[in-house]
Amino acid sequence: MSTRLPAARRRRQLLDVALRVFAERGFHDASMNDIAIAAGVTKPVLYQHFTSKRELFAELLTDVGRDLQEAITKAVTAATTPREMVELGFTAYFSYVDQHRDAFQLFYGGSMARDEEFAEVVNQTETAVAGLVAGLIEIEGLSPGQRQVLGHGVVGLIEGASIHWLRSNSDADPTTLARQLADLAWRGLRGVHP
Amino acid sequence: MSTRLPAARRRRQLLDVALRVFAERGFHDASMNDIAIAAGVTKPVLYQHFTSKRELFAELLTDVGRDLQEAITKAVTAATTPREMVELGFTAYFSYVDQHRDAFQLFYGGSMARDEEFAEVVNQTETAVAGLVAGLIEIEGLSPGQRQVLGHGVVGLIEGASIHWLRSNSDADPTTLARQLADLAWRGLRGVHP
DNA sequence: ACAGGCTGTTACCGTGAGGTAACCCGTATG
DNA sequence: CATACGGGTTACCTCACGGTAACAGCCTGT
Repeated sequence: MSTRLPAARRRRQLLDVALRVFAERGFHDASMNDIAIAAGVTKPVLYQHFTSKRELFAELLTDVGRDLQEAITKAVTAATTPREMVELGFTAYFSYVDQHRDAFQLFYGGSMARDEEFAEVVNQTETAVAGLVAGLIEIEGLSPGQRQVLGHGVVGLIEGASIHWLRSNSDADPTTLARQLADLAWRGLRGVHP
Repeated sequence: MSTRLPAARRRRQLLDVALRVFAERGFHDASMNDIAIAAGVTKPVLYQHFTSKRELFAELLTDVGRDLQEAITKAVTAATTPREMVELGFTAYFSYVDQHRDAFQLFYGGSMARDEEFAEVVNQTETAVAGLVAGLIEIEGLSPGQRQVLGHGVVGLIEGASIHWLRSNSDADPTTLARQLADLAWRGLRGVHP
């Protein structure tokens, strides 16, 4: 049943499978055994590649955070105006969610809200994106702290919409939704007054 | 050490303590023993009042959901214009978060994202609030599904801002933040076009 | 005064999960 | 042909946690 694999390939496969299983069941409810079995292998093989469950999860989490952040920043640098930044950023985010659902579920899927180490990774990514947004607010008279809170709000805006969009299995066009959310955020950000 | 209490009072105390402990450690990382000890009592006492850990958590969750939803709907009914609805709704939400931090942490502290029963409770509340917001969108040419996604987005907006506000221990004035977020949402919602 | 019913406690069980030691076997190499 | 190495398995340990008997003291009603 289990084809023997060279270490490098096995490691990659385990990461892929672990992402899927963690996304499906969450950190606590997915056991190392589950992951091993899902990969057509036994538990000790997992421990030949990862020293602990937490380490495995942390590696997946940081990978996802890096990819997501990179996708957004890459998209945003192609913009020439602030308005376009919002549009492209939102589209990139939504597109990432659409194409890497497991990764997104891992990221938002709780379990790490009360875990310092994991929360830190997610928070770092969210803060980076929120910082991008905060930089777009052209209103004067706002403190940096206020800008940052608003930035996190906008990040929450996409997250909330994404989560609902995935959960309700909506057949709505992702790019249209991204554009509408970008509209909302852009107009909204210009409407704030101190 | 432990003062004997009549059943009703003990039950209330256990609920209060459990809320605090669950909010601090999350569902999985808080054990029934932890809760019992925190209440100055031993484990079987907990089981005299609640048949299982899940049942205890579920009761807390539904209570919080009901209270939060009630606070918002109550505040909103006092409004005379849509614009005022947004303002009052946001203020009520933020005020609830400010005054019931443990409850809010319980609600958004993850742990139940991958648990059908718990997720259902949270989702029900969020959907109700999202529905209120969706009803405020005056733009023509949007499908109900699109309105609902945007509504969930706005709910995410407050959630994201609230979470960051709590985490960063910001000394920013909650009512000012609520007003700014309401500005953002209101102007944003009028800026969406199909 | 004493019986019954609450409110508690001590001590335990079963289970499942993270993690590990010891062994197995196909294959490439001399 | 022997041997060493790398990939995999079986079987186990430990421990924490949910949950449960069985028992113990106080307080009340008659």
